[in-house]
Amino acid sequence: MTGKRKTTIKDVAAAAGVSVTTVSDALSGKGRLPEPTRLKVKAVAETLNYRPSAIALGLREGGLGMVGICIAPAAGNAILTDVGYWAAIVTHASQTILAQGLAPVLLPHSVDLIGRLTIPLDGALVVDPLEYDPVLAFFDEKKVRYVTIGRDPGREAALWVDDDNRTGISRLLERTAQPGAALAFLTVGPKKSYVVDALEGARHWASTHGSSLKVLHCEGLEQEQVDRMVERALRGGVTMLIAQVDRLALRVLASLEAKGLRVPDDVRLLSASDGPELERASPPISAVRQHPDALADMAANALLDLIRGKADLKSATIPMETAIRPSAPAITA
Amino acid sequence: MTGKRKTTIKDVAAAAGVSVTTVSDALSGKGRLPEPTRLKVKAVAETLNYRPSAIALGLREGGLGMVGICIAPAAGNAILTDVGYWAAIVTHASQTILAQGLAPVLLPHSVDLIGRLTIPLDGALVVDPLEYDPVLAFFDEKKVRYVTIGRDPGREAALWVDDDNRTGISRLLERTAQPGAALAFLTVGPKKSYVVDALEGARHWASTHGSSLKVLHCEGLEQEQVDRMVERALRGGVTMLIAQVDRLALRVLASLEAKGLRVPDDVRLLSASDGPELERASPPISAVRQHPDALADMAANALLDLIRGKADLKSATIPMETAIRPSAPAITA
DNA sequence: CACATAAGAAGAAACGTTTCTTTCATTGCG
DNA sequence: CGCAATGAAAGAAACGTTTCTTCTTATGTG
Repeated sequence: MTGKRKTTIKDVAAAAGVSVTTVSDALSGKGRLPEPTRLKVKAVAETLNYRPSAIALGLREGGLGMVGICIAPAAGNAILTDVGYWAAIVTHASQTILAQGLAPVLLPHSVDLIGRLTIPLDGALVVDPLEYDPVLAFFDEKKVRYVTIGRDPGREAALWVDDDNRTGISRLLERTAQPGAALAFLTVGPKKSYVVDALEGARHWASTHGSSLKVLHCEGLEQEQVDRMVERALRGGVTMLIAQVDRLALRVLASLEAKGLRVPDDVRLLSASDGPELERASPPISAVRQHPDALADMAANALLDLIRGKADLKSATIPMETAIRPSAPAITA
Repeated sequence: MTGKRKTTIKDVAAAAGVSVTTVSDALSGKGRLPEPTRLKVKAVAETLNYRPSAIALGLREGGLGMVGICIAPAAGNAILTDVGYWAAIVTHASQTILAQGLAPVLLPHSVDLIGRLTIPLDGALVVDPLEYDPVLAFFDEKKVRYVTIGRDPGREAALWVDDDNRTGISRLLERTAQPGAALAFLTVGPKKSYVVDALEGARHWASTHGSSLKVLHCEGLEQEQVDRMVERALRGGVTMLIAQVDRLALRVLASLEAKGLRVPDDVRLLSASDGPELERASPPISAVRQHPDALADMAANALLDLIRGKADLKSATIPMETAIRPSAPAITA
């Protein structure tokens, strides 16, 4: 911890009339120095406001203890749209990292910008990587170790932690969907592993319960795009919509309302990720709950282990709970 | 940008059968080397996956380009309560910092933890410092330059940017309060400069408009604490309540509702800081609007200027807008 | 008194770069 | 043919530490 200073150990040595070795020893308590010398050197150092250079220390020790936190853009776009989830991850990861004496550095999801940085990273946490994520490729090339929250669907996964989206969504369907119901899974934005997994869970449930499953995609979260997608989804008697993400679920709800459809009477609605707004919607929307806090803690700890060279690290999933709300009440089997 | 590697320039030199100087020159494009040599060295470096050590570079250049972002705890407690405001500040500050090629490091508001970090900070941004903020004192001692968003009310301010809370609140009163109305200003949590300023603005308005102004404080945001504070405030015919912060305003509203008081008919309610929930409350609550985005940008830029040794830097305020909502509609003068 | 030992302090290497200076060999011109 | 100029590459210093090694001087013991 040092700012831009200029008092070096040499200055102290000169001022105290001793060698740098003596200064170093005096300050660190090592070596065999008579107490008077030690005290005098300390006093001089104090007077000169001397602080050892963190960089020089880093050079010697071979590292500064910095870990990056990089969040891939969410559906829609910016970081700010997912505030709650994002903030939970950032705060928890940071706390874990700081508690271990390392420093969390906020990284943009841009190889260009990251590449321009001249800081030595001991490792990085990548949140919700994209398919063929360029940042991951960059880290591979630069030999920066990383752990991801979620996986890059287009790459042999290294070390990751994730919610168990597959089981989560199929459990939610189990409780809210009639066997044989016609389902549609609505996705938005770039492909992420949690969507892939949730989709797989939905597919599995559908195939084992005699249900059909349509999959639809739109690029952004503009209401008109969502309207069109919902329009398409409803063609052919779909009775249960599954939105990939909370914000999409809200748009879908608006869409249905605009079309004069009642939820859940005419169509049921589910979200594959939860959020505070879902509870407050009317009707409140059923969803699968993520665990950003636990995910961040686990991921940060795994990364720290990885950095420290611990062997036998394993990727892991966290089981998800379901929040059953009026948009898709529990079925009475 | 480098991970933990081991291939050094010496390895490359040895492998290529040249000196380190030659490697350095070949890679940087400097010096006068024949193209074949340059190419060969580059090839070897490539093969060995050589990356220059960021730390060594930092040692030479005298800095790594890292700036800390430190957020003082808000009323209530954790970072997570103020997500929107906090996230806006962090993202904007980070973007500005990254755009200049520096790296934003997330710092906890704890001298203990910060002190344990062994990273060289070129500067820091401190958001909403507390009175006699220990982190600021720490930075002073360590000679780390900083810029604050808001000021430490207990200290000669260095360089800061802030919303113009004083003018903001008095303008809001001007439009929503009857001259002579009995006001109460409700505060919560640690003393921060925006409260001091808002309070001053309210005092000023009150004293120039024949109004009385009670000031009340409570420690936390528990509903019972707030209830008691509101109780005390209302004794003596107060007709206009001003809450220091959006979350407090919501609690106060709940309090009033529980007491069977109607807003704005029985009591008017104002908030000295805005938030999305204020709009959605019933009735929606009038407030002064902050500018976390602009604040963060300005603060980050000021810090960067400070780091680069630019002279004549000045603290600055941003004018605030008022959002007039049903909890305290505009008066008809 | 001489020699071994220990204390006290300084020297030097190493961490990984870049850059300034030096060395050596080759070429060209008078 | 000799010397200057140039090209190519190596050497060395510097950035700020720590730590291992060496040196000097004083103390103690036989």
